[in-house]
Amino acid sequence: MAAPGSPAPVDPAAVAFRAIRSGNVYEECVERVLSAVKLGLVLPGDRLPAERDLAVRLGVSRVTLRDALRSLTETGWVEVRRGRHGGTFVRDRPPTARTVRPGAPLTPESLEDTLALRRVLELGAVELAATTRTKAEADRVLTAALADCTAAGPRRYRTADSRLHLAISERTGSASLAAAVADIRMKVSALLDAIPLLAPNIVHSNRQHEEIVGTVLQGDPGAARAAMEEHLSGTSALLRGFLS
Amino acid sequence: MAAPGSPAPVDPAAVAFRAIRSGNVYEECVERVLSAVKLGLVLPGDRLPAERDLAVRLGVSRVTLRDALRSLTETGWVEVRRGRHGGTFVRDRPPTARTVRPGAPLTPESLEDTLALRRVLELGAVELAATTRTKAEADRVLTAALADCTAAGPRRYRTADSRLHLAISERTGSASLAAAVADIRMKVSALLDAIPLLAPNIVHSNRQHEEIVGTVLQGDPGAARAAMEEHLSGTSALLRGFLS
DNA sequence: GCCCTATGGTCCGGCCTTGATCCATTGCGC
DNA sequence: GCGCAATGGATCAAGGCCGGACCATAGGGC
Repeated sequence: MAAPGSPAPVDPAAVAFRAIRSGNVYEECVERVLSAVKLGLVLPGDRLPAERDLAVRLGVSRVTLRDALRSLTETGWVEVRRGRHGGTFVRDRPPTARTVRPGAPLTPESLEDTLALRRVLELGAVELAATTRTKAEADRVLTAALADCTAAGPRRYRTADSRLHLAISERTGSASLAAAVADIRMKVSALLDAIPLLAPNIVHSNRQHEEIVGTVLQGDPGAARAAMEEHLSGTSALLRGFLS
Repeated sequence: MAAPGSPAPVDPAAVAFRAIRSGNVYEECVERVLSAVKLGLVLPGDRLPAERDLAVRLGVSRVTLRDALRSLTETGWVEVRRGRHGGTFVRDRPPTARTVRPGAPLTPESLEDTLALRRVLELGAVELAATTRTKAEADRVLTAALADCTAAGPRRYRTADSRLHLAISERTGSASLAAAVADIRMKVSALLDAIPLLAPNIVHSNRQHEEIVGTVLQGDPGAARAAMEEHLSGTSALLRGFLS
């Protein structure tokens, strides 16, 4: 610690010399597939890509991927069927027992850190999404995601919500941006798992979703941004309250 | 390729099933240290952290880090001194010979992808930086970076420029955001290396830097964002022109 | 001048990850 | 029913990477 008089021995290179890898390749595989399920990118009953295919996509050996899938099978997230039309399938009833991964201890700083990045990415994404002219196809995807989110009950809500937000970020056409949004949502999603989901919040959230999607489809970046800002501030306040 | 009638078999999980690792740990180490030099986070003559320390920070074994440092020594970026006050030092005259790393082929899509993410991150960062109340210390760092950038000649310009932008992103107080900005600037920096740096551009760029820093210090997020937007559009246009 | 310390230099045993190959299972089309 | 094809299941040798221990070098303090 530096003396109070000369406080910040700020290392400008700290940002470059941060950790390269988060952990094992194996753990990262588990994380990715689990995220795909939790964020609603693959739905219950869906089949994951074949092991050989998925291993290539993740840039990982099949052995390692299989280790990860075995772990997910044992914890009840997926099930495996052999034979011609076999594969790895997302189970209909995900395990309720919280598989507590200790992870990093949650400090107020790290919470604010995460929320700040989320705000920047999602506001930027929704603004860009409202600016970008896309094929009607993309609009249909967005509308469908909104409808699904509105129809979803409490059990499916978080999943449908994530899926809608990711649909927005993918409408920007920037794969890196979409990937960044997915990453930060995985993190936020893990935090949200710790706090209850109340019916009034869902209603409120759905109104905001409609506003967001509406402004995006109309191509009004400013309004879309404002609507998203309000939407995000809700969960931010929620998280600050519950995790303080 | 899908038929034109039913075009986008959009895989919603594509974003989750993307590659986990970019390459070797060794290559990543080279990349990181090289970036720290190229982005001006460590200056010529500076000493890098001791191998044992740096290895821990990067989350990498010392053997692997040493491989990376040896590679950088051989290519002339750093030099190593033994003994009590030894260490790895950034060389004063970086190698001029372009060490061409083939990397991914640059398509217009990947360029737009990168520029879109940069825009979102840097606009978000500058806005947040202008919103955040910080210690006077942070303001001094920012002012110093601006002054250094203004004083820098063509040889040092890109480095000083990056350093200023990173100083802004660090003023947000969000480490993840700063890291994301650093990452995207590494990518953009690699692209900028391919195109010439003209004196008029520097003058123009410096005026914009003054405007940006001024608005940040005044705490005017909207103006800061607008100034940054204009600043970024300049290099974006430059890159689109030269790499088309 | 001697020793202590902070640094780079070297080596080894062991785990993780890979790439490849072959086996086992199941359903579809003939 | 038979064989083919698409899938999961299993195993092995090779290389990457790690953690730790020890050696070599140079400067500072006594």
